[in-house]
Amino acid sequence: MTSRKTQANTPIRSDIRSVALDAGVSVSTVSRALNGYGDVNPETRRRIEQSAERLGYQASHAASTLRLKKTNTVTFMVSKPWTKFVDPYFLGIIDGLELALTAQGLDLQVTLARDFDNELEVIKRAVERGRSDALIFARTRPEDERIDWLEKREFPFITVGRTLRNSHSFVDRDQVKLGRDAVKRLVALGHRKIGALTTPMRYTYSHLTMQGVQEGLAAAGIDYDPDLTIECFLSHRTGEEAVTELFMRGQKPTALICGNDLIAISAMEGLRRLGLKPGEDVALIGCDDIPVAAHVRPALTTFNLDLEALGIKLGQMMAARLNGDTAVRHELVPAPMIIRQSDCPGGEYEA
Amino acid sequence: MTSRKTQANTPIRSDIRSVALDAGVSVSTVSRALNGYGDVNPETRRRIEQSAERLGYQASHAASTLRLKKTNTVTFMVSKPWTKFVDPYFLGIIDGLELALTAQGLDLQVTLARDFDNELEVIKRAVERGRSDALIFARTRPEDERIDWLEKREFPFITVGRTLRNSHSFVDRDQVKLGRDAVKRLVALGHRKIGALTTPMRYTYSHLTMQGVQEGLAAAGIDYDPDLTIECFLSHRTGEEAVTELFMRGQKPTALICGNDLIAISAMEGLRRLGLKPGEDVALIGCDDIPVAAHVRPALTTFNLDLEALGIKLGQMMAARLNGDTAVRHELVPAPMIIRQSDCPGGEYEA
DNA sequence: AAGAATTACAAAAACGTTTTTGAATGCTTT
DNA sequence: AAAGCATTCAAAAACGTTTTTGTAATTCTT
Repeated sequence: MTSRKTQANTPIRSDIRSVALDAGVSVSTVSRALNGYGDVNPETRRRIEQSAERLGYQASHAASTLRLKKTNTVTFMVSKPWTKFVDPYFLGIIDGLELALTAQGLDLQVTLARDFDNELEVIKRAVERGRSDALIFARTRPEDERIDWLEKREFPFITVGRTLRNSHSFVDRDQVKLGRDAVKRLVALGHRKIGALTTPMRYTYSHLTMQGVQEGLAAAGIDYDPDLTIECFLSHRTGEEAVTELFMRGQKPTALICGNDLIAISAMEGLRRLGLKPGEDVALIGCDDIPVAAHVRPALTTFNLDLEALGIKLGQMMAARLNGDTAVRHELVPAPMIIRQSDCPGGEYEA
Repeated sequence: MTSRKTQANTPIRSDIRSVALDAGVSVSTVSRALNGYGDVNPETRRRIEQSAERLGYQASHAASTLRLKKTNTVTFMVSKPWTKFVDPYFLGIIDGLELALTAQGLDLQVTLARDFDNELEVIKRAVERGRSDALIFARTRPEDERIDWLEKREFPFITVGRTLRNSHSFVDRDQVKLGRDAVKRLVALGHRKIGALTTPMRYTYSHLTMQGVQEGLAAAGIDYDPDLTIECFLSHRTGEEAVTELFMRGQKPTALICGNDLIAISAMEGLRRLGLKPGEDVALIGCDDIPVAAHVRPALTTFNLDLEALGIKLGQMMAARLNGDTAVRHELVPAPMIIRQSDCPGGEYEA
């Protein structure tokens, strides 16, 4: 039927046999020498290493995986939408992750889930084909079928973000504190009518942030008004639309807590369109501190997250896990507030 | 010596033997059935497919790679600096690439080069360990050792971007036309003193853009003044510093062509710091149309690039290549100008 | 009805490693 | 000098596929 055409040119790779031949020694000795076993003469080992070096020999990954039943590879799955708006997120994590894994002799493999429904399928394929020893993924949801499947399958994994269950290891930002801090800051500046433009509620972190916001409001003795909250999406003009919607409802918040910086920046547009000055008439706090946050006008007050540090932690946890650490570990990393202009610390507000 | 600890739990994967057993048939028949060969009874095939499905069987990637000497995998290498500033670039390409490769039954594997000198090493490792059949990478340089190595090794690859040699297949944006277009636009708006804040000159595309800029100037009868050009880097405040430097030289350009949007946006900061109004006193044109380009003030006039389309083209070329297409192919994709405010079409300028 | 051709499957070899087992060599001990 | 012990290496088996080769059983020829 399909019978894929055979490949034109197969590049030449030298195998262990050619090294053995070159060094005048048996195949098994080459293997033991190169893998650092004890019972091989130092002189022989040196000769073998030279041969290997000269021939550009590297053990075939496929062959050693087959034999060892271990790939020494960890897969990181990035999920849609990944482009345009949430970029720094994934690449930042990957950055630290790769660093930590490489230090432990592990390879990182990145795979993509094209769309939402695709995610589980991608995971199944990866696991069933045995291309890696463990999995890492983000964008966790309160009820997450990916986790159910992996747990049943007893396949090692760590998530970035929590679920309702949390029977698994994860790394996450302290979203609740972040929400509380945002409110605390705004309240201290005199705001009482505080709106929220959230990230999609299908993700756990959105819930946690709102939990923090509500805790913050409660601590300040302010009643939480659900009508002041609008759910946004990870797309372009979402903040703008949300602001319009909010004011059409007759709500007049003096401050907005935004689920991410893009929402905040496009909310600024929306405010201007309504004849309001962002940062003066309405305070804004974003989240994530994306590169341009400092460059927009007014410069965005937001929460930073050291993605690389998070990635490193992730990598270390995973390395430990693959070395036999069976404990379930939960790590929260802090998200410090970066104060700029958009929360208008100098402004005057009605109560 | 190192003797890595043995893994705690190896998840259960079903192999071809268990499928054969379950279907009451031999191993070889299972393989032929699942790979779509002709000589297997339709009824038997159905039974086998059911067994495979029920057992969640997927052929071990390692084993089939070993046997086939083909991984059906293409590696995309992303190079530093990848975070923060140039993100959409890589993920956008990957997006389209994955789409095209998957459609052809190929897997995409993403790997990272931690730093500049690391790139060749990463390539060597990937190739020598035989983890993929072909390679794709960007950020080409006029003289690129990666290409030398790969060509000598006869390992299939395609680049995003050109070199001086171009004996290999590539996909690239039409940088020269882009440079010309930027100048043409500014000249049409009355500018004659046009500066350039370039991306790092170690990359080929920077040279090509400048070539276009010079062609554009020549076409308008304007002498090119090298003193109006400053090389920037892919980091944070680079545009700001460049603007300062430019004016300290005593140069007073009325327009700036910036190598990318981040340079343009931070150049705006620099202009403000000098008491000049970006988009009024000095026109700015960026490049890449990153997500916030539309949101900064003044909204940035820039060049768009359909990264996903570029990725798709890349994937298709690669699939053809792996199916035996040995031709060297060069593909240029257009970069349309997105006109917003920063080139101040309404303004008045001295000649 | 006997041979030829076709169909449907099984057996076995090979891919490149790693690791277990075992054997040869040289050295120490009594 | 015989026995025991290290040291250093080689032979062989195994990992899970795919594909070649082979062979029964069936159908088609005449």
